[in-house]
This record gives sequence, C-alpha cells and structure tokens, in this order.
Amino acid sequence: MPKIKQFNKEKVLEAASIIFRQKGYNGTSIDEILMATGLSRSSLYDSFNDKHNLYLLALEYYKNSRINLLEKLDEKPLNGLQKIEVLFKEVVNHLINNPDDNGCLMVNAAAEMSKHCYKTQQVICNEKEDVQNLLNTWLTDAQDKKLVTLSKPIKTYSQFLYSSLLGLRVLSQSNANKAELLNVVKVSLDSLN
Amino acid sequence: MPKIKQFNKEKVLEAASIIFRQKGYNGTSIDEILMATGLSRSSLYDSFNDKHNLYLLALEYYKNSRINLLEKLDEKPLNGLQKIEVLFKEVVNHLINNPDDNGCLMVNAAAEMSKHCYKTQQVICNEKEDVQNLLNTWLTDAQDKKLVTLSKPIKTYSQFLYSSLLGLRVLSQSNANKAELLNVVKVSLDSLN
DNA sequence: GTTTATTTGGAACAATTAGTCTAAAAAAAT
DNA sequence: ATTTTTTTAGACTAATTGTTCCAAATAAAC
Repeated sequence: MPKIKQFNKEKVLEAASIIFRQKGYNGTSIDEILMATGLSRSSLYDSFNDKHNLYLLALEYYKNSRINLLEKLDEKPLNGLQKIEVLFKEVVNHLINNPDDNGCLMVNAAAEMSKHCYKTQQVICNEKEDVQNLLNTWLTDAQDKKLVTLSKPIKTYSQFLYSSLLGLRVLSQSNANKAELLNVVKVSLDSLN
Repeated sequence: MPKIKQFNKEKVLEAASIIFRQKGYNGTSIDEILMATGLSRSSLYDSFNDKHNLYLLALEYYKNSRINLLEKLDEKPLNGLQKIEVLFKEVVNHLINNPDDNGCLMVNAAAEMSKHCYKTQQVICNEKEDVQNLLNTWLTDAQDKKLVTLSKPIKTYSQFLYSSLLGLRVLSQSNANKAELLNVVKVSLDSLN
C-alpha cells in the first residue's frame, strides 16, 4: 500500500558528504543540501531528522567508504610494506589529481566540529582506530618478512603513519605541490628502517 | 581634537583570533565577535570593514604571533637540533594542557577557508614558508655540528617536520592522549638519523 | 478504480544573519 | 567652556537561517 521511497539513502549520504566536505557544516545551508541531494525539504526532515543528524550520517558514510577502500587494498596480494606504500602513493595522487575538492571530510570535521560535538569526535576516533589497526597488521607483516626494521613498538609506528597521513591532507590545503607531498611520504616511509 | 580610539587593535585581533579558532569563520556570528572583543557594532565595521576582513586580519595576527614565538626560540642559546626538540615538546605540551581550545587557527583555516578564499590560502602559505625556513636553518646547524645524519636534501626534512606538526595538531583533535602524540614526535625526530 | 499509506512541493515561521545608519556621547584642543 | 572630530550605542533592514506543516501528488494493494 505505501508509496515506496523515491530516493536512495546511500546516494543522498554520498551527495551530502561531498557538499559538507566542500563547505563544512556551518558553511552549508539546507537549501544547498536540497540542491546537492535532489531531496525535497520534507523528505529530508522526514528521513534524516535534521541537518545535524544528516551531517553525522554523512560523516559515518564517508568513514565507512574510506575504510572499505582500505580493506580492498588489504585484500590485494601484496605484503604489508607494499600495502603501506600503495596507500601513501594513492593518497598523494588523489590529493594532486583533485586539487579542488576541499580536503578530507574527516580532517575538516576534526577541525570544525570535533570539540563541539561528541558524536563527531567518536566517528573521527573510530576511523583513527580502524586505520591504525590496519596499519598495525601491515607493519606486523612487513616486520615478519624482514622488510622493515622497527626499533620501537609497532603501535608507535602505526600512530606515526596515521599522523603523517593527516599531515599530508592538511599540507595539500596549503598550496603544496606533488614534490613536497612526495618528500613527506619519502621520509615517513624511510622511518620504518 | 579627535576623540582617541577607545580600543587596542592588537587586543581586538587577539580576541577575534581566539573566537574564530574556537568556532570557525562560518560558526562565529558578528554578535559573538562583539561580545568577545568588547567592540561596538559600529566600531567593528568602522575599523575593520567587515567580518571577512576581520577574519583575515585575525589570521594574520595569529600567524605573526606564532612566528614570533618561533623566533624567540630561535634566539635561545641552543643548537639546531635542540631547538627542533624544544619546539615539538612545546607543541605537544600545549596541545595536552589546552585540550579545550579548538585546535590551531592555521589548521582550521586551511580546512574551512583555504579553498574558498585566496587571501586565506596566502597567509597559510606564508606561515608554512616561514616555519619551513626556520626549520631549515636549524637542520643546517644540526647537520654542521654532526648532530644529525640526513641522507636527503635538508629541504626534504623541513617539509617533513612541518607536515608532522600539522599531523600532531589534527591528531590532538581526535582524542589522542599525550603518549600517542609523543610517539609521533619520537618517530619524527628519529627520522633525522 | 478505489483505497490507503507515504512522499513530496512549497508556503509559512520565528530566529538569526551580516551589515547600515543616525543621533548622541566623548574627548582632545583651543 | 566651547568647538571639533571621532567613537559609540543601538535601532533598523533585508536576506537567510533551520524547521514545521499541510494539502496535493503518488504509487502500491485490493
């Protein structure tokens, strides 16, 4: 009997995450969200409660799709060190090839919302843990295969590499060219020896 | 003859930089700026043109005071490596001792405004160059004194260290504790050997 | 085709936004 | 004390904000 929902929730969150990434939470108006998602005003409030809730869902969606990409990479027939190298190269390539997409929603949310919204902080924190855990398994594999020489606990390095990824993302917002980003990657990866 | 200005421009910019750092550009209303600075509405528009212009001036002020701190550190009777170590320790201590001040205005501006405002990007870029230049002289000094062993051009390391500082600042917005920040510092500094 | 549950468009709302303007207050110089 | 120049308080505006609400449109089930 019911009329079926006319929109795809995933696509809405995808579109929302893009515009929130571009303009931030406070910089994005409901009207812009409606334009970006194609949703009607009432549908948005009916299905997503309000702007803040939509933001959290979009952030969560963004986090999950980022983690999914990492898990795809994890399944490739590469050793741990290679996976780390591919990750860093992919990040740099993405940053250079998409100079106009306004950074990473995760980083932007950390800057804009983290201290004002506990739930935002939780999503950010979860993402950090997920990424660090994956880095940890990759580092463990690399160490087992004698591909790296780690003088400190492995966790230390996964924390470092994660921080290095954050640095790259902010750096790319500061007029950094590819050479500069690659220099950062080079030193970061060399610190594993 | 003229009535003398009742407020101190520096103090206004100091207060403005604090609130912009806390709530971002789009998250801060004029009323909040008036409260924070103690300015009257008319004085603000008379002396600072508009919100956007005030933001740029506050950002510039913030940048200069950050560079001043670094130059103070530069004047201390320490070798280059020690200066770098002190800088990183000070950054970590500040991040840990001030868990509630919403990050670094420079980083927040990079995330929120850099891609939407060329002038903001310029200030950010200038700060990056200033810091990297200082790091460069410190690294040069450290190398001259055989305190570090750099296998790549010095510029590579100043770019890396700057990126590492950015990473630390974002990390501290993601529920990182002191141990985690110190781990990042440890690996970063160890990469100079 | 009628019924029924749901979605949808868009009018409406109160609150807040950034910014303007004017008249009064204030302080230095004479 | 008067003059002169500037600052200031705050009323005001026009636009935009996020959100609500209701009637109309829609599509599945019978």
